[in-house]
Amino acid sequence: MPARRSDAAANRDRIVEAARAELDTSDDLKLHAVAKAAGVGQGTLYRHFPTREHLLAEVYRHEMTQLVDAVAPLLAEHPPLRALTGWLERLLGYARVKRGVMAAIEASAWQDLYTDQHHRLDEALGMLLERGKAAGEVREEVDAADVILLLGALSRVPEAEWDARAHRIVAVIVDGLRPR
Amino acid sequence: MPARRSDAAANRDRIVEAARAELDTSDDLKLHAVAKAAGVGQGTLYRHFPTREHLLAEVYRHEMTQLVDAVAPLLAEHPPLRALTGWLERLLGYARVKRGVMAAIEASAWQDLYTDQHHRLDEALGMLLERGKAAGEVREEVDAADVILLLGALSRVPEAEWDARAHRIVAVIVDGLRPR
DNA sequence: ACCTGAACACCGTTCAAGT
DNA sequence: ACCTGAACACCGTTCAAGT
Repeated sequence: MPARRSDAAANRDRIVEAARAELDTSDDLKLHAVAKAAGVGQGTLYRHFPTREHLLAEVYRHEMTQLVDAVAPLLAEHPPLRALTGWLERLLGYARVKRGVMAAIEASAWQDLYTDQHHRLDEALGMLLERGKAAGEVREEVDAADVILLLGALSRVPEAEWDARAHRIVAVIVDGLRPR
Repeated sequence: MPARRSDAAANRDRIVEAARAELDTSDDLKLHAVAKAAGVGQGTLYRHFPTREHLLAEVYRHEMTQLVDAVAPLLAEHPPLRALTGWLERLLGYARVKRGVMAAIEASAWQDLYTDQHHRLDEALGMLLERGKAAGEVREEVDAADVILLLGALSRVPEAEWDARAHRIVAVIVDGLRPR
């Protein structure tokens, strides 16, 4: 609503872009470096992103949104557990290219503050699980947080082993979700 | 085996003791604080423990050893998957009191350098899995590293939810290890 | 309103000087 | 041989001063 916010918005974008570029190469974000790369003062970074997680959430919002939006179509076309598998395969695909996506998902698990991102992820996974329960394919007790915590294992899979180990881990999780 | 090492050994013990005390209350170790609490200079800490992981490994060696040593008796008395479950229950018991035990296990997963600790944990878990495979109770592809990575989920379970969620997560892992 | 960047705090790590 | 602790480096965070 106010007039002079275009410069602020531009700064914000440049910060996110710088952070994205940084994460493509170095795994962990140094805030000083991001500010410098974005050509802004550190205070500006803090003004836009009070915590590192806020920044990470913004960087991966796009990927997250795509993941969340992929749920409904999958559920429409497949039985629940198959939909879950398909969704996780998509997650693995993203994560193979951008390991940071897993970091973002892990951040969801820590956060007390339910960011929009986390909330939507939690809801999307929750929906998959609910449908699975209704179909008798998923055990009653589990919730989305359980799955998110288990998926955290993926963020510690060494790059070199990714393809084999990540799929194996997902297979164990999915089969473990089944009722006994 | 030279003469003057009793003071060094005493220092080492005091460092470990101070670290243990610190971990009982504060989750993350500040090396400066540990050195101060132990009454030694920072250099002394580094002399004895070149990395933080070396220190953690020493702090939890006792618990780790007990865990590892518990495997053989369990395997003698139970079918493999039941032995694995029993072993994990024991792990949950330790971890409930000392959350840091999980951190130590997680450290195993990162480390490239195979410490004794890690090696023994890996072997113990590997043995449980091998027996399980031989009995047809565990799927062939999984290895100890998979399980260690999955167990890492436990170190991110909030204290308040521990009892319910930790057991649920372990149940999912164990069932997921079964062949389909 | 928004920005800058010096400054502070914190903490891991090193190393010259001591015994 | 072993120890001390000042000093350095690094990085997250704040804030007085600017526009």
